[in-house]
Amino acid sequence: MILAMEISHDVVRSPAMQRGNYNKRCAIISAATAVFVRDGYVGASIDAIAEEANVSRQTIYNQIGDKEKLFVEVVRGINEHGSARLVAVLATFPDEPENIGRELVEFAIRLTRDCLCDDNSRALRKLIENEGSRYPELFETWKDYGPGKNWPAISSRFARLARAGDIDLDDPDLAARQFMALIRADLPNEPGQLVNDTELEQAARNGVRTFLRAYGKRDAALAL
Amino acid sequence: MILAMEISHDVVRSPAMQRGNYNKRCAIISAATAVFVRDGYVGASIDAIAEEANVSRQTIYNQIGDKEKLFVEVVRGINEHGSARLVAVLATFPDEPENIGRELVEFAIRLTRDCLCDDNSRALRKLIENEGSRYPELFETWKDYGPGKNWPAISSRFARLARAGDIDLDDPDLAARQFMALIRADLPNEPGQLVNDTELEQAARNGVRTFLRAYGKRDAALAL
DNA sequence: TGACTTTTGGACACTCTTGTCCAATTCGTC
DNA sequence: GACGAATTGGACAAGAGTGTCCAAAAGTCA
Repeated sequence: MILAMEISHDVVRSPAMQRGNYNKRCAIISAATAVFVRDGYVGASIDAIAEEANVSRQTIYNQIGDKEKLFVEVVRGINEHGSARLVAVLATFPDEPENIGRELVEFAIRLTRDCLCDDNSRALRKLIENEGSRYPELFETWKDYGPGKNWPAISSRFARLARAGDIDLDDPDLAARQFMALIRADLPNEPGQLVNDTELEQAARNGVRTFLRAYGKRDAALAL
Repeated sequence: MILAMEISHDVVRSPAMQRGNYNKRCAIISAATAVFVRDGYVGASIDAIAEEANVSRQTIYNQIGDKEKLFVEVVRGINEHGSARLVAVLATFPDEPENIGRELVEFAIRLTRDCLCDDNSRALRKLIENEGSRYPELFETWKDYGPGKNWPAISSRFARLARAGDIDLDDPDLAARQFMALIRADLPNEPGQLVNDTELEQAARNGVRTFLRAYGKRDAALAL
């Protein structure tokens, strides 16, 4: 995380941005993200990225450097955006719920839509899985951003619910992992497929119902 | 499935096999599997495959044809082996369990080890995810082999357990998906990482415990 | 041994990619 | 408008990959 923040500062203060060509840089990274995700590291060509960004190939080399630097930039971009979104969604976790079932379902919907199903998150998972062996340091950065930073946040939320007596669990970490798994379990997982709102809500409801059957007090699951 | 069986017959009766150079063909496909999995479709070079198979590059072109035919062959190979293993494991699903908790845990361990964690299965998922968009017919074949054929088999097993009164569920398909998800939830999922037996058993136990808390009769989950 | 098939390795043409160089052009700012 | 910086497009060398061709070597079977 310290590393990431340093790099982040580097970017903010880079001469490129100060001189007003920030738009081009953004266009390049955005296009590169799309192409890397579509074709993978080896399959993505600088020419394709340049075309996608409506930019000359030379500009890419001027602005960012070689292909590897471009890739690192792309992964960091997705990481930062994804992490920010997850933090935002986590903030909506029910603190003192009136109807724990309904509130967990709505939380699950937000989590699924904003952090699991959205294109960039899927893209990142794919890139990490594919290129992780080639660039181990990418995998490390991702672990720090994603699971390393965010899982504890999720499970501490569950722990708080348990202390407040809303649910009944002994291992918050395990419960958090299982909650996420149950949420995902009922989603159509074909690559590149859109999930409509009805399916999304149904999947969230199914997952939360089973979660509350296992961990909920009294008849918390019945209302779903 | 019909398509798959036809192709399968085709292979069995191919002149290549009859003439006794079956070993070379196997070596090629086996090596190609390793290389495709390691480097992806674009990243895998015919030369690398030839070297891995201890075979001249020309022999690959003689035996199989171009790169795309080789890839199709590899995917079918993994599909067939993986499907066969899954059928074998499914046959061990508890029919009239004495101790449903323990028997489900053991089933989950077999399922995880033989069908989810093993190298080829992970490899196939990765290949499908990466190249599925480029070769949609691969994805179709996979759906027929995997989820299409096997999910119903799993859920019908759960339905039978429910009819026998061992568990209490209304939607066997949903239960099957959630069972699989819970089994997976607690596995370390870093790419390429081995899972030792202790972790495997613990993960299975955790998953089954939550599953039985949600769907089990009486105190079925307590014994775990 | 001899006929036939397969395998091998090298050479080849072709395409694609990366990264660099450079002159002409455009852009931003004063 | 004028100056400096950024951008563009084209050309280039170097490397890697695919797929083909072919003659020599090795293997197979009667």
